[in-house]
Amino acid sequence: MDAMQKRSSTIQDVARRAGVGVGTVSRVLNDHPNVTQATREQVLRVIADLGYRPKSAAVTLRTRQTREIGLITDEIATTPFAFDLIRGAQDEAWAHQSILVLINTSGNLDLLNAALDQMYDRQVRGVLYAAMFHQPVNLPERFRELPAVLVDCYSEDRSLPSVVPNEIQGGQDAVATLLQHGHRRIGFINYTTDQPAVVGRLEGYRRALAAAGVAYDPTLVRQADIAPEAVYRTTIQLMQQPDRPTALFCFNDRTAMWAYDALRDLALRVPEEVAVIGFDNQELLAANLRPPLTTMQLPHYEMGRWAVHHLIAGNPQPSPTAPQVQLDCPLVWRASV
Amino acid sequence: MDAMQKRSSTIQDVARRAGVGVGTVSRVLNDHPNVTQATREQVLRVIADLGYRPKSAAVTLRTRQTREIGLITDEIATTPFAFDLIRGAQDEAWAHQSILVLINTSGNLDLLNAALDQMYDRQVRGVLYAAMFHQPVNLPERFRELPAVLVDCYSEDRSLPSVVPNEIQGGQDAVATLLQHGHRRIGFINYTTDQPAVVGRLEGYRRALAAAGVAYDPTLVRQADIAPEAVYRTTIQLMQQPDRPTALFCFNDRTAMWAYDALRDLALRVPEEVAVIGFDNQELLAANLRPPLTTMQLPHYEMGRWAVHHLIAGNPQPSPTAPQVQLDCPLVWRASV
DNA sequence: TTGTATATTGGAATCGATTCCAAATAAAGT
DNA sequence: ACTTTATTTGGAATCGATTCCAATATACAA
Repeated sequence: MDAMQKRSSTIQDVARRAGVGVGTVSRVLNDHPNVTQATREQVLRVIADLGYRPKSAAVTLRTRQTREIGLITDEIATTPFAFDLIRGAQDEAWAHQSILVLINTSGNLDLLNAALDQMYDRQVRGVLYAAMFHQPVNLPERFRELPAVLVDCYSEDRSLPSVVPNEIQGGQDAVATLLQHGHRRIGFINYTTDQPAVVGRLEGYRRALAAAGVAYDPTLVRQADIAPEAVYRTTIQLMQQPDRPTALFCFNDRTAMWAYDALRDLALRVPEEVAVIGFDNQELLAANLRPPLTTMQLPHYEMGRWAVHHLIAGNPQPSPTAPQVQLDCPLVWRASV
Repeated sequence: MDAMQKRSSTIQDVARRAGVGVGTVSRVLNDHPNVTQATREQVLRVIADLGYRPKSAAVTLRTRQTREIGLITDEIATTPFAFDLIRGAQDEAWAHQSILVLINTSGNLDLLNAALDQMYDRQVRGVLYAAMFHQPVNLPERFRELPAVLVDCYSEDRSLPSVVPNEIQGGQDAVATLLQHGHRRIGFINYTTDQPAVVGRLEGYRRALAAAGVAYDPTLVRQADIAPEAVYRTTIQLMQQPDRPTALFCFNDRTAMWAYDALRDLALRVPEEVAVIGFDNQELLAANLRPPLTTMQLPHYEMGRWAVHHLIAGNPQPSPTAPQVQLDCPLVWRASV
């Protein structure tokens, strides 16, 4: 508690104790040239003695720039991906001596505006805006007043830089993997909306088949809500049709989980009788299913890194040509194929 | 981009345009008394015109205090709980006009120390330290140099305030629920370590039985690693013994998921023939199993709130009598009981 | 040795807020 | 009308860093 109240030392204290001017101390602090080795060491010694650390408020006030990056999340809360994204962003920020400041807006527009105010007041280097799943977003105009990068989403007009998963590549690689294992009739349980993941993965499915010279059979492609019974029923139907598929590409890991249930009830063994591949790599599910699920990983960690990197190195400005990056979804091998 | 470079206005600008002194502006900004209604309105008008906002760096420098709270997480990454905790902390921080600054240390001690340096430099109001599951932790001495609150963990010597789930209550309520539904032979698949969750939930199990006047039968209590096959086999054994249990209390939701598998293979229907209750309420699992799993929720959101609240309102100081709070785990009703 | 170019150094000014004190105004009391 | 007392106000000092400029020290050349 003593430690807690003790007024911490300032650059003045250091200068006085070291018998030099504040300018000199500042110079050693910031690795400027034109300081003799002797004085540098002397100053460093005093700094260590005093346990002196520059206060970031003072630095910011004077230099007009912080070492903070804002991360605004929209209800990302509910998805377990969140943390990979945060970790990626943090690791990259850390590499630039920066730190993350977090605000979750819970999809509330007032909160979003308040969040922007905060970021503005704090003079952050820039902000990331992360959505809970790959989607177009409509953001307030004020987003253009700060350097910003969108993660797992993109602005309708493409005027802000964004980084999203490469859904097509993901779908294509997933299906290509099944093809490589000899499967020719590959069922696809897709989701019903028209979000990028849905259309992208379907496109990937088609491309993979085309590349392997396998004809596209519409009866193998189904759409189901992401709900236990819907997927269960869809799977049963899909597998009971004549010339049933020998492999299943599922829109996501949850879908795969319910498909597993259906397959089990049909007494079809995974992977012996039916191979299954998922999408998302939600560890909690994929790694814990029986058998563990082979799946495509969403590049959340990498998206977080890329976004921060671009923010710091790319000096992003809103413009019609803002980069729109897609990052690949790698395959995660488990036991279901 | 114009907006992006424009030097934002200062309190001086406001004072000049409003024809008052900076002191007056500061007074209206901070709701101090002794400002006539007329000048107050005049100043407010200019502030709105200019879109003026005080820069937090300047405020911090002068007042020596920020509106930031540090959140240091230890590898919490991998658990989907993380975000509830963060949300709780953020909501409470927000209510005090404060914001969260996040650092994940990935269990790395150097990073932890660096994180503390950062927090110190930034003069945060205090820090939360959150572990990835309820456990004792051994933290560097430096933690005592800042107000700190531990979340989902506690220091061995109990000298830092902490907030953790009430494992005993959780276990007790879980089992009491089963008892209320008429079950008398209740199996318990526990985990093998001696972490608080394991001993606490077992204690809760015993207390619930005792309260209901049901004898404790050691053959109903098993320990299994949290691994698919281990739980699967344990469940099979447990259910095949003479006078099999009619209900199952599982250490956590993952355990329950694998127990489901075993029950299905034994052709025992949930909940008709066997009731199942889990623990943790990992939405992704519990809500998506078939049938959806009734479970005890870990109070991550509330722990986050409590921790921030205590940090701000409780003025925590390290002391032998630091509060050690346990928060209840509420029951989440689904369909497995 | 002396003059010139170069490398170090000290310290005042600055960033943008808050706070305190003295001065100016208004209100109250006789 | 004239103190006395209470409210409002302006503005200088301050927080703790960086930066720039002038001053000093040192190196180099003739």
